[in-house]
This record gives sequence, C-alpha cells and structure tokens, in this order.
Amino acid sequence: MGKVNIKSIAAALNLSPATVSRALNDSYEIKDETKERVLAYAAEHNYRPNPFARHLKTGKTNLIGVVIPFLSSPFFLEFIDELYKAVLPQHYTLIPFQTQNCEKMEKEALDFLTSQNVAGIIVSPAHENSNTKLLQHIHHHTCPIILFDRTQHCLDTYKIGIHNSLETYNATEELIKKGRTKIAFLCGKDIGNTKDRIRGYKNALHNYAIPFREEYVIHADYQDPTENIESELIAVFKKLQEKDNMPNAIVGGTDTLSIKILGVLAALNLAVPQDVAVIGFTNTNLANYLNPALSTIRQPTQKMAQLALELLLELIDKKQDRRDMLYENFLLEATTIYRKSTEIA
Amino acid sequence: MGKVNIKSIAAALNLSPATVSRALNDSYEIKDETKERVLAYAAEHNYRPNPFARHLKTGKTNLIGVVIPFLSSPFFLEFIDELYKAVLPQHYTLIPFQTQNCEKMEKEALDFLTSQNVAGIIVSPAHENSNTKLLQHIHHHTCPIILFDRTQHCLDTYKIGIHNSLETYNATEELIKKGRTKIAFLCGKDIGNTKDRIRGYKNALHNYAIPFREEYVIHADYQDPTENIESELIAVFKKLQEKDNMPNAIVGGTDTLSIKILGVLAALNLAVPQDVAVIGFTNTNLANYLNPALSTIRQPTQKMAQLALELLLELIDKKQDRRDMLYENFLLEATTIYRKSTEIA
DNA sequence: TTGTAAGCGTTATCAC
DNA sequence: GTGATAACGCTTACAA
Repeated sequence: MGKVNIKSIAAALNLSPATVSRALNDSYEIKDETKERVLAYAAEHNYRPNPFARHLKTGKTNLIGVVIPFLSSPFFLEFIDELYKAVLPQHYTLIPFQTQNCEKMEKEALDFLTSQNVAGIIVSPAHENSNTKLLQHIHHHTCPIILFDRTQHCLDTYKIGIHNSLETYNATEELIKKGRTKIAFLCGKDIGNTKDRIRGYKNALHNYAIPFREEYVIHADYQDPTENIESELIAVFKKLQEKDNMPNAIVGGTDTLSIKILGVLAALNLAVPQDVAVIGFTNTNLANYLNPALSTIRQPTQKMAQLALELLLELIDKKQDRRDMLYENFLLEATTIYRKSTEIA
Repeated sequence: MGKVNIKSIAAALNLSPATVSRALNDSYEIKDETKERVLAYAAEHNYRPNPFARHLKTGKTNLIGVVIPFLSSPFFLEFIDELYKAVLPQHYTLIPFQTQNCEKMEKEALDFLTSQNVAGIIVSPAHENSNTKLLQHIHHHTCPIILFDRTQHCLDTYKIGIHNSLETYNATEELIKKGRTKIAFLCGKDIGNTKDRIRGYKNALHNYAIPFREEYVIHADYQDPTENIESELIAVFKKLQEKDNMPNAIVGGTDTLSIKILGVLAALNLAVPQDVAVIGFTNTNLANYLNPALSTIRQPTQKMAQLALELLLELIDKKQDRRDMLYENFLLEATTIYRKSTEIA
C-alpha cells in the first residue's frame, strides 16, 4: 500500500512538499490552480494528514479530554452524550475518562490527556479538592480546564453547575407542604455537591421549624454505581424502624441512590408514596416508568454540555494568560418533575 | 517551562539521546547503573514521552477505537463500561465513537480512528453491511477489527454475540407456556440482529402451532434511543385494539423499545402482566424497579467486552496476514431473568 | 555499553 | 508563487 503523504503528492504533481502543505492548508500564497490540483489529487487518493506529524510540529491537537467519575451514572452519561452531540459540528474529538471518584485514577487520566497534548479538558473532579495542584498547573501552563457539576473545587476557572442547595430546599419544602415532617436525606460520601444539597435540606427544615435529626442524613458508601448497596441501605432503615423512627419521606441526594431507594423500600414492604414519599436527584428518563414513577430533580445536561464546550473553545482560542482571568460561575436551573412517588393523598 | 524531553535528559546526565531512549525503554544493551540514573531523573522531572513523536517514528499507538451505535442504549453503555474496566490493567486507551446507526457517521469515525493510527478497533456496525469495503480494507491493511453484537456483518473477523434466535425463541416459548397466544414482537428497523430475533420468535410460534401474524411484528422507527417514540407505538396498539386484535403478550426485541413499552401500555390503560405480559431485551439494572418489574433477556456484556479486548490484543500482537485467518464466531449465553411482567396467575 | 546520525510527515522560515 | 531546508521528539541502524 503506497502510503499517500505530502511527499508522494508533491512527487506526483511535480511540486515541492512545502507547496503541497500550503495548498492543503489553503494558504493565500498559493494560486488557485495549484490548490485545485493538489486538493483534487488528495481527494482522489484519499489523503489524510498524519495527525502525529502535524501535532509534533505545531504542538496542537483537536482532542478534548473529558474526565468524569462514572459513565454508569445517568447524569454523567447524559452529559457525555450531550457533549458528543455538541462537539459533532466542531472539529474536535472527545476522549472520555472515568475516575471512579478516585484521585489516583483522576491523576492518571489527566497525565495521559496532557501527554496527548489535548487542546482542553472538561472535568468533574473526583473529590472536592482532588489533584488541586495538578489541575492548576495544567490550566495555567498546558491547556484550559472547565469544571462542571462538582464546582466546589477550588481551581479558578469557569464552572458550570446547578444551585444545589436551592434545588434540595425546594424538594424538601414540597414534601413538608404535603404534610411530611420525618424527612430523610440520602447521600453518598463527601463528594462536592453533597454539602450544598444537605444545606438546602437543612434550611428547609429550619424554615418550617422542623428539628434536624442527624440520623436522618443517611450516608451510603459506594465505590461504583453498579455496586450492590441495597442491603446496606435496608439495614440502615431497619434500624430506624426498630427505633420507631422510620422517615415518611426521603430526598435522594445522588443519581445512584435515587434510583436504588425504590427497591430498598419495596424490600422493606413500605408503600411509596403512602408510607414513604420519595423525590430523587437523577437524570434517567426511566424515572417515569419506575415503580412508582419517581419524582425527580433533573439537571439541564444539554445546556451544561453546550456551555462547557463553548467556554472551553473560547479559552482554547484566546491565548491570554489564564491565571489572571475573571471566571464566571454558572448556576443553571434544574427542573423538578413531580410524579407518583410524591403524590400524597 | 523548560520542557523535559529525551534531549534535555541526555544533556543533564551527559549522555546521548539514544542512550536515554534505550534506558527508558529498558533495553538490554544499557547497563543497570545508567538505567537507574535515567529513570530516576525522568521520574524526578516528571518526564512523559511525547506520544506523537514516538508514534510518528514507530507507526504504532496504544489507542483502541470503539465504534458503537449509541451510548444511550443500556446494552452498549454496559459494554463500553466493561471495556473500560477490562482495558484498565492493559496499556491501552479507548476512543469511543457513536454512529447513531448512520453509515456516514460510521465512516467518519473509522476514518478518524485510522488517521489516529489506532492499534485496533472494536465495532458494532451501523447496519448489516455498512462500510463493508472500508472495514475490510482497514482490517486487512491497517489494523485489526473485532465485531460484536451485530455479528451478521460480512467482515471476516472474530465476532462476539449471543444466540439471538435462541433467546427470543425461549422468551416466546415461555409466554406460550403461560397460556398466551397473541404474542407480538417489537423491533426497530432492520439492524442486524432483528432478523435473527424475529426468526426465533417465529420458530417458537410455529413449534406450538400458533399462526404467525404479520401485524404482530411491530417495527418502530427511531433514530435515537432518547427520541420520543411512545406516541407512535401507542397509535399502533390502538389500531390493534380497534380491530380487537390487541396482543396479550409482547416480546421486546431491542433495548430501547423494551424500556419504553411499559410506558406505552400504561398510557393505554393496559395492566401488565394481567392484560399484556412483557419480556424485554435489555441490559438495564433498573428493570427490577420498573413498573412492573420487567422480565429481561440480559446479554453478558462483561464477557463480551473481555473477550473482544482479548481477541483484539491477540490480533494486534501477532503480525500475520489477517486475510487468511480462520476466525471463530463466539455465541455467548444470555441470561433471562423472569420478573413481575411475566408473572401470570 | 554508548554515541552518531538518519528519518518518521508535517509545518515554518527563509530564499528565490 | 514556489522551492529548499530545518525542526518538532523520538527510535534505530550502524559505528565506535
């Protein structure tokens, strides 16, 4: 297979490699006729520039790294999917990585991406302050970084998220208004948003003069969304039942837990929403078909993805020093959809 | 930022670039002491080889392309997720692409991947014979390709799938044994597996002397799994109702439709499984929490991903001509999980 | 055991 | 307008 490259094109057309390169890059110096000849020949022979040679020379790539905790979490999946759609008309390629909420894996992903000379990176950090120095160094010296979802991270750059405390405040308030006072809050380990979401939950309780109970903030420890955490949750709720403290409403503070809580309550023979009303924080379209249909707080993944890409491309294009910029913190609006799981008679 | 590269390391240690390169690659020619010095310095200065330079020289990369129809389809998502897990201990990086079942997008993905010099590609083709020539050319001359899921594609290589007709045969048979005879089959457009799955369905009917009805094979046309196809399906079933031909059981032949059918039946005020029993072909863990819990045929995504990677790496390593090889067609076993949606009293 | 030098395919800087 | 030529960072004969 005679490889077709700039040199072979040049030889075939009696031109120099330099001229061919300029013609292919539509340089103003080259006369139209030559350009046409080159482009025609290139098209005919299905010429594709070698990105490695080009990038070696220019130091630039059209790659965009995406670093997320999990692909198997509905929110991140939707986000990635929207990012793919947004990037389609652009001339960039996504390289997604999962960190499993693990700082070390995140570091590996970031190292790999920088070694690939990516043009920019979109990140939802593994932890509130994971890889701070590395992220800072990359953002300042290597390529721009945009943060999304877990925007509590201290890296100074554009951040895209939602108003977490407001959303859980509203969800909690809704349950209170429906007459429920024993409201539990379900959350994973300390991953960024958790604090804000708990704060909204607490504030709602406070504003309605409902005493806050530590035992109603239920922390579930899981490494992976596909992990079987149901049994652990069942145990927790059983204990509450024994103490006659079973909540009659639950706010699910994460994607993963929101989905699984229905199974847990079913296993405990508790009826939703009669015994326990539930509102989840998740982006799965299946919420409508769950048993019962689950009320959910949905994040605007499409807008988030589009904005993330837009801001990233903006930073990629402008060459200014990214240390002294003024970055905006975008708080987009989530949408709460009320379904059967909160329909209290 | 003084970039650290082989030259700078060589200068710092009073060695030649060649020696440094060999030391970094653990060449047998270099004495241990030198290796240690080089490795220590490299580690200390956080040296990362420039992959573009390396690949420009060697013509090899550690990239693996993955081409799937959709990320938002539970089966493909699980597959990709398992692939990520499988590739973790290896020294390879995944570059996933979605084709949206569109041959043109598939071609673009393949072109891009070959231009990136990927070491190999794992593909579930957009259509039964999409990009046949291109795939063949790549497999023979550029890098190995493994096919999965849609293994009807004629490219001669390792293929990994399940016994589609057998699985739908069993599912259909199960419904028949439970006394249902008006069994519909729900499928998307002609994407590879559909034919086989319909065949299994037909065979089961045949073996139990149940006449096959063309109108019970319901083709739903969707471009994207997130598309709202419910209304179209509702219309189809309404027509059947009007003719008093409403099926009392449904076999869902694709991921996407299997999930959505419950919503459709709910909208039609049909009780599952009393009025209509349903068994779906899908890999979502949420099946258990759906309303009602959905019986499903699950594909062994983990085994599929592991096997795909294993076979691909095998082909990457052995340099033999891939045209004259004897390729196996792996048909793995799916698992059917029976839940409420088929529990007929 | 190490050094020298050529070359991978492209682009940029000159020169003509 | 076009052509030489050098250079990007790395690997690999071939020399020493």
